[in-house]
Amino acid sequence: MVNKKDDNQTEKAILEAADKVFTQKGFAAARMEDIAQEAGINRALLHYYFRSKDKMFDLIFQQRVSIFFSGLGQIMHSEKPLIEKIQAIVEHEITILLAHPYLPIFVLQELNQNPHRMLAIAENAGAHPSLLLKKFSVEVRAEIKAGTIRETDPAQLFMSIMGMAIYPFVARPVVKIILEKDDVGFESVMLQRKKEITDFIIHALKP
Amino acid sequence: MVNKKDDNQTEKAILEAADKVFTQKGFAAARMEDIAQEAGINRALLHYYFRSKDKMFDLIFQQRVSIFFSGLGQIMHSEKPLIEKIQAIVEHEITILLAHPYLPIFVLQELNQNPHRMLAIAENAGAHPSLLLKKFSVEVRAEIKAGTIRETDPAQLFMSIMGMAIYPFVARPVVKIILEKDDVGFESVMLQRKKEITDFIIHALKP
DNA sequence: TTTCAGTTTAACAATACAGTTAAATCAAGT
DNA sequence: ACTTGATTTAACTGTATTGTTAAACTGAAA
Repeated sequence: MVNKKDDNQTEKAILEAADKVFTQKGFAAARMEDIAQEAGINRALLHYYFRSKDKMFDLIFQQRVSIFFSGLGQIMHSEKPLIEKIQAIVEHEITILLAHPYLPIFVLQELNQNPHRMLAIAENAGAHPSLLLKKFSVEVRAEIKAGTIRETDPAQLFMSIMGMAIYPFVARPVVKIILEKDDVGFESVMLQRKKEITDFIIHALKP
Repeated sequence: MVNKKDDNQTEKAILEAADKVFTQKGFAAARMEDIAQEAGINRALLHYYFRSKDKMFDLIFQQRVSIFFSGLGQIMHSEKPLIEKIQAIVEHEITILLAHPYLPIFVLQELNQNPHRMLAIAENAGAHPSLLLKKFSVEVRAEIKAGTIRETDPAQLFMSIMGMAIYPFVARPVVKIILEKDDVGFESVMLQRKKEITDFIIHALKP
């Protein structure tokens, strides 16, 4: 019932190829031919598996977004103390982005072009994204009241955490040039960065 | 010698339109027709002024990149004390990005697709970008030796500064949803953010 | 009035691309 | 051997888009 490759091997190859091409080029610049070549097959078979470019893109995009935000919700809603939670967020984000370096620029670029997609996905995910920040804010304010951290706006703090962790990947080519690193060097800098960011935040929050 | 509009009025209108369309959609998704409509003219006149889409894009892109990095070099090479310099960088970046909110995602997305462009532009700009970091590093290490700031890796610090300032604009649609703000609200949050980031960094660097 | 650059209109050519299809091939299971 | 589904080949349709062109129009300047 199956040919050369076992069962859904081809489908998987296509999805991987589509992911790679869409992620690197974005929807508009991606060509079905590119995806086919990357998957080692031809255009006809692409349409045999996935009807249209749009359908393929929607699939990939949803997957990518969920990877991008995966785990984050879980960590944010966990019952860890604030500092540990921040540390977990930073480590989680950097780990994910080391495995998917082109993920954030892709997702953010496409979201910028179709902001409505964000809402659709958010609803799909169940909880409204602003709830993430709500719980975080309560915890930050509690620590401030308890005197364990300095007076800070929780939203601003949240943006700082995300910015420090994610931005280097978004600006990857610039960073590589300024730091004079190749891909390997970049990765090792990002590994160090996990601890660096956490330390930075801990000191910044000291009363 | 001139028609309805004075001299280079049209050229200016075209450049502004091209900037808007390219910046919002990226090169691949941008249509010459879009640009023409945005400029209030027709496609033919577009080619009358600028031969091709590529030529127009190159112009716009160079302009945008130079805006993105403009002033930064000047500040970095100034003789301000370190903390003031950091403060100046943050204020400068956020001020620029408030005026050009879609700038970073555009530049970074196109750079990710054509990293070689970065080098071309860098050379064009005269100085190698890594020199920016070199001077900064020396200054940071001097302050560390003098005991005025905590032991920190200069490159990591630099990425943190840039990330905190720039990332919210890159992730603008996400930020707006999580913070439940409209465009006006977003801008006011970013205005506050100037001081927030500087304070954050100052505290993080305290020995 | 004539001239001339800027501008519009309305085609056109050339290409690129998405999507479809029919027929042939191939590899495995029956 | 026959069947069946996966895959390729190769063509095709239709449309979007870039780029070009010729002709007409316009309004200011000479």
